[in-house]
Amino acid sequence: MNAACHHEDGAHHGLHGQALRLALTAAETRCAASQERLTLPRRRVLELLLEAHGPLKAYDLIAAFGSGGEPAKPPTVYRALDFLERQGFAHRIESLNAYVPCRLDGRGHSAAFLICDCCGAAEEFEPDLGAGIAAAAARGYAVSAVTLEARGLCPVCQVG
Amino acid sequence: MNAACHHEDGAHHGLHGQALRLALTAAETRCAASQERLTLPRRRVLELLLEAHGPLKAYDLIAAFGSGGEPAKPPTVYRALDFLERQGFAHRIESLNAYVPCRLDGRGHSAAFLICDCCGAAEEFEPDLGAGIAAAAARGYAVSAVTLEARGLCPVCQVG
DNA sequence: ACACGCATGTTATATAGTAACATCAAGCGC
DNA sequence: GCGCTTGATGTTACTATATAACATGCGTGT
Ligand SMILES: [Zn+2]
Ligand SMILES: [Zn+2]
Ligand SMILES: [Zn+2]
Ligand SMILES: [Zn+2]
Repeated sequence: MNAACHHEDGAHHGLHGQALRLALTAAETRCAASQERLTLPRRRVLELLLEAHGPLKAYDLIAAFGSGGEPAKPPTVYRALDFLERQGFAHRIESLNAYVPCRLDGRGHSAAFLICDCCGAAEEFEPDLGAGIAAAAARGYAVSAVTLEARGLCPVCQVG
Repeated sequence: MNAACHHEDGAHHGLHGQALRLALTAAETRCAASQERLTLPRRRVLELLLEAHGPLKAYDLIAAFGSGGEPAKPPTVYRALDFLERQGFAHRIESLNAYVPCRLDGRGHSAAFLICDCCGAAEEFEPDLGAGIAAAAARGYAVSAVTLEARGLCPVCQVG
């Protein structure tokens, strides 16, 4: 969130209550199905990402980790983030050094975001990578992951 | 460059000698045309990027800055990089925290790279952003910059 | 019980990037 | 020339981001 931004927060609403519980249960289920374990720190980090209204920095997660005020140690959170990314539950937004929960029911898709430079909203979308993949193939590259980040102004922030 | 990589370096060859001088002169010319100044630290950082065989980290540039061994202070290099990016002479590769000189005669184009996870090569290409821009437009976003980074294996590293 | 693989806890450190303020140098009106 | 403005640089100190290394715990199979 840009400090100078005077607009309403255009970012995704955080989940809470029943919706949050449902999302976490769904994650549990998906982990069980793939022989992975959604352990306590992993679940906690995912919960924090789902509750948030926008991208969170690693050190925001570290600070918020404990149910009381106690922070986590950095490796705890970074390991959880690695896991969540591997499983497709979360994405790292490289140009922000920040993390979001996957809004597209994850696993194995490419990450693409529209990021508002004013209010900090980061909207995930399903990119059409046809042309990019073709360019890679033409050069003989075997592509395993693609990230696309478009910066600009969201509809709300264009107005003011 | 991955430490475990045993392949030949697939990265771009660095410029040197006459080719390097030509590239720097071209940059001078382009700056003069747009009322910008390619000052000494800016020119030096661009030279280091052009000479390199692949993406350079900011602190590599800081260490290599002095003609003798003396390093630069971080702000010197970061400011130069900001300038070079603004003018389209260089790009930051977000997923590497590293920088490359523009290989497509820069100014105002989107940055797109194929990055080899094995040997560290980073090849710039001109992306077809039609679909991505359309997705942005459909959501009302006004996009000002797009970065696309595809990770995988270059032709050389697929073989071994 | 025992060994194995994987997750976690803990300490310390490495790497990346910026704030703040002083100084300098060019352009410009006078 | 002189004083002003604007942009670039030098310098110090600091903040933010991320990882190495090693010890500990825990479930699973034998
Ligand atoms: Zn996603
Ligand atoms: Zn916005
Ligand atoms: Zn370029
Ligand atoms: Zn390679």
